[in-house]
Amino acid sequence: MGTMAKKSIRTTSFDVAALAGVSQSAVSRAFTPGSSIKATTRDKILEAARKLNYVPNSIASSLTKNRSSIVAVILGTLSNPFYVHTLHAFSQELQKLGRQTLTLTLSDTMDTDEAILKVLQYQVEAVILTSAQLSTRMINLCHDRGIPVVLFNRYIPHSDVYGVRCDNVSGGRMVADAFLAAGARSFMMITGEANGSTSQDRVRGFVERVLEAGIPRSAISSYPGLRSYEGGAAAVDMHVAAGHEIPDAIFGIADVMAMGAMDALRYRYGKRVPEDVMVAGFDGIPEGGRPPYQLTTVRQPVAEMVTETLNLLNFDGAREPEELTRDRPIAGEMIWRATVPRPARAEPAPVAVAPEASAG
Amino acid sequence: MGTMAKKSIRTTSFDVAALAGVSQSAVSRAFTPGSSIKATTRDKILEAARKLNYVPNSIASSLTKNRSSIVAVILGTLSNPFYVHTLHAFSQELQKLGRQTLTLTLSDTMDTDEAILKVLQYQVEAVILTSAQLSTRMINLCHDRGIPVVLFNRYIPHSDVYGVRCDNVSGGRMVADAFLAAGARSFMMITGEANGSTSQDRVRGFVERVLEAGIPRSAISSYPGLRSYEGGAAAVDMHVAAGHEIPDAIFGIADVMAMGAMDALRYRYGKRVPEDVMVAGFDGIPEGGRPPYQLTTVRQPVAEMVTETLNLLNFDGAREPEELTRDRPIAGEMIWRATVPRPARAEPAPVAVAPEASAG
DNA sequence: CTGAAAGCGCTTACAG
DNA sequence: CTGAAAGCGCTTACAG
Repeated sequence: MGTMAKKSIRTTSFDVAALAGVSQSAVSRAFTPGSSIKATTRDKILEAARKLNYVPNSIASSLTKNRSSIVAVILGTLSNPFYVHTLHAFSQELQKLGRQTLTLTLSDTMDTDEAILKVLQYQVEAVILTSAQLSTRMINLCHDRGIPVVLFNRYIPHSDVYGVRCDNVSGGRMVADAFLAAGARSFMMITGEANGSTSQDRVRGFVERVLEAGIPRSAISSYPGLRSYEGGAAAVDMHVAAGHEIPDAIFGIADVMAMGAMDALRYRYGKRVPEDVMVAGFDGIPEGGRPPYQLTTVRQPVAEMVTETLNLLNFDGAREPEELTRDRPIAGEMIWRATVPRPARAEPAPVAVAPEASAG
Repeated sequence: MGTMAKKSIRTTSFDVAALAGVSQSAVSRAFTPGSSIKATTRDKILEAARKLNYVPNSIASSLTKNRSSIVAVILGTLSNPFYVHTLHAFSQELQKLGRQTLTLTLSDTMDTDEAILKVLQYQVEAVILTSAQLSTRMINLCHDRGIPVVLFNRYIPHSDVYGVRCDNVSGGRMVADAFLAAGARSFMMITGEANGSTSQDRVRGFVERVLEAGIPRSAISSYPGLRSYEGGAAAVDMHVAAGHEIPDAIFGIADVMAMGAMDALRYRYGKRVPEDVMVAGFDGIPEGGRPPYQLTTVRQPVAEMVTETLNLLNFDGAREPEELTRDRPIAGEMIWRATVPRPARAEPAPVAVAPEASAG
């Protein structure tokens, strides 16, 4: 039969109390750090608990304490290693804070709203969302219940939901800068979700900077990359299938997509990177730094962002609300590797005196 | 103030009952599929619930029903994409079954026993463990509480804890076969955890087969690869640092490690794969199939293994215990890609007539 | 089909 | 420091 038995006899604090010869309240106190109980009493209780293999029932305690020590982490996808690293970081840090991680991954049958509703049922203490699309109704639901929500790696413009993210606009600009400095004049972008703030911001910064260099908008093509390696490769295929030339430089809005694009360029179309076409990504995942890729990118400071998120969650109300900053983007860092030729000395790329951009 | 408010006024089934003009029991029934309640009554209640933004409290219901619909997934590491894919599969399937996933990742401060203790507190309905080291005490604890435990991708010999895994021994043999058929005569293994059944079995099958070919044990070196890309690369470094020749073939007990080894071989030591040294992995992660690697490997049938695990968990007691099979290894599949030259026609590799192995 | 009531296993004032 | 008791928000016999 092994571990498959379905009936169980649970040991409760009453059983432990009986064996230790104390009240049930005392047992509860013995397991509550910092509660007033004589050391010898506690030891006696702990000993009895050990004998009975007693484990406190967190579900019951959650019910009485009205909070569950469970934090929901809602992920859009795991096909991007960036989110895997993020999940890992949250899981570890949350554990250190004595919290458990309830992981939900979105799918066709579960959108963000449903996921929130789900985790709300479990009285989670907080929710960390790496996927936007938060409806106003859900925001209000969480707010009414006093459950803090923090968006990780995105934000909702003009809302007062906390968002933690790096400065994607200036990150996009950095990439454009690098390409321009290396002499690129035609570009392709592989984007993420059309309505995701992260993708939009990176694109915006990139395009802005390119236009400032006096290059026409028509020199920038754009394809959705589905936030995955395969999507990145497929974007290159689409471009080629449409009969277009491979551009001077390709910006993958996320490293995975840039990696997929690189492999398609090299292995399907015989292009050399960066000799024939430059590539850059965004995120700074370790996978992009491996020798076959050596991807130039903008690194997101994950550790810092995770810490910031945890601060905003304000567990145990350690900080006053006024101390909590809202939507302060953290700067990304340019990582020069091998997929964009680095100018010998950092000459600023040209900024057109009268950019066409400002004319439009 | 946004979503940071810490005080909350919870809407309970009593509030809904009051608004709908029914008893609290009726509200509970309205939210319990299959319970006897008039359709019009249910609609009235659901309408009232909507007005009040009522969400049933799963914590309370878990307490009364004595089960939580939460399933624990305990992971040793996320540095191996195989486990990321596994986690994703479980998360999705569990969601379909109406269960939530509590993810725990092990660390220095949290071993398997502690993790089990932790999730037991949350009255999880089942635990899926991708990391062994299960103490007898924990096995008993779970058993006494009627909580099914399934080991994924490993097993505990001579225990009656369910284990779902692929046939690692014969998988190891397949890899050895491939190497031998391609003419390799000296080998290196990059292993996982010393005490993990998975690593041990793959190593055993591999070594067995090599010895059967009449090759001495001394022709096989072995290094721990820490279950990660970096560990795989480091294993090659160790071998070289110890002054040894690069062998004919390297078996990474997991694809990630094989990939790390490949990159070290090619980019640090200027070796060509497979011309100078063959490499093979195990797991069949999609990452290994990407063009820069084209890693030959043994694919584990993850989908099948996940399904099998969920069957063994036997949610809602759908099956009789006798129907549940224990420790039936699922066959892995050889995936020929580019890192081991494939013999023109599948000639069986030589088996020595009187293998040294059988003499020892 | 519906309601009143007991109970799930804790925590936490309250009184001593 | 300790115990008796109320209460957290549900589910589920039980009776109607």
